Amino acid sequence: MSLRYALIALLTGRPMTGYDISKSFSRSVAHVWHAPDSQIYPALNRMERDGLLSSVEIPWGKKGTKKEYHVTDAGLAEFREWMESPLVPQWQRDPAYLKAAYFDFADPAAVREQLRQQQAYWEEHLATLEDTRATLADRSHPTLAARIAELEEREAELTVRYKIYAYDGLIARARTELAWIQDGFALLDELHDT
Amino acid sequence: MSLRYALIALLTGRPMTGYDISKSFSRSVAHVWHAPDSQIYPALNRMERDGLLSSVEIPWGKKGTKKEYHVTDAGLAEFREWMESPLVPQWQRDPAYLKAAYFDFADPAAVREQLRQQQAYWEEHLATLEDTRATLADRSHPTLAARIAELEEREAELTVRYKIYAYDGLIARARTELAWIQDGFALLDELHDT
DNA sequence: CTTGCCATGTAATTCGTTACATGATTCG
DNA sequence: CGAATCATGTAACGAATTACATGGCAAG
Repeated sequence: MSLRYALIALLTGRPMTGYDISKSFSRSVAHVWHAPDSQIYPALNRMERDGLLSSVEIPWGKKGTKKEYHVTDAGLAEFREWMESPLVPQWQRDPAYLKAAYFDFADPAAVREQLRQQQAYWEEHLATLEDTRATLADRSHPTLAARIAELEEREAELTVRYKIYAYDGLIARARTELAWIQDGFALLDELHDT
Repeated sequence: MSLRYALIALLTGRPMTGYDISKSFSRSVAHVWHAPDSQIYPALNRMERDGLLSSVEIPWGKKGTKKEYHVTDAGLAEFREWMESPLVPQWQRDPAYLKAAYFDFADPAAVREQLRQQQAYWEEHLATLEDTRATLADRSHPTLAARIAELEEREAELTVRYKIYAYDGLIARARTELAWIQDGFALLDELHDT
């Protein structure tokens, strides 16, 4: 359900085509809510059917057209309603922790290798988050720049600060994961003679 | 897919009925992989059909019976295989961060209320995790006690340490969330005159 | 004229959620 | 004898994954 809100959130910045969305998704909203193309296009269609979005056909090249989606008043209203409604706490569902709890079933070497992979993933992810945070802070992030272009400084400040707040949370989370992985290496060393 | 592995993991400790599982789930595995009853029973049936589990009918009262599930060799093999296979990195998908990035669309009072609810949730969750960690450390946790009863001390030590390791990760994560929520209150205070 | 990007999906399947549904047993 | 707990699901729906599928455009 949150995919809808992620899409509306993105489109409040500026109208976009499905392709634009699937691209900027990976550079912004996907950090908090990932979705593949194959989920985005049908979702846009359903949202248009439900009146949350309207679309304008735009010619593209000689024959092609593309659809630019705009958030409707109804869409914005539904988004605001969701924003103000209580958040249902998410149940944990993380295979990494499930595995960790049963590491004794696996070969220590395999465990070590998995920790290394996790570490590489989180380090890369952390770097991406920090890069993005920097482009938010200096307002060079393209989606953000388009969004705040029409706003007064006071409003722009709020928008930017909240985005940075969200990224600071994601960065803290990534660092926590990395620290936990470090502890994992230390535990392996202790339990299985190096 | 991980539900299967969560169920096998639980059943390696001791054979259980669907009801036992759905109960101990909430006290142990659910901290890393939540699932409701309505997902557990059908999953058990499918896993038995696929040969990962076998079941024994046990009389219960005068008319009733219940099914006790055991992990088969095939089930254990598949579990070990999963344990040693690389972990696919999870995409982020967290409505709390999605909302936070767009807090400027909501009324500050509503935001504050949501932060309070999140704080209450995480504080309670953290307390549960710390309780559980304590019962793991002193080996009084029932599922763990049953699991390590037949093991040598060396093996038991490994089992316990990995469980604690997993919980330490969950606890660190909860603390990170709480710190982020604290920062959220501070940000609200700063941006919207108290 | 070919490569890479722009553009938009469908189809099949599984996973997960929510609500509903039923009955037996044990204990006080 | 009534309440709590034991016991096991089904049905309907929406969300998500994975793989497949197609074709135009721009630039070198």
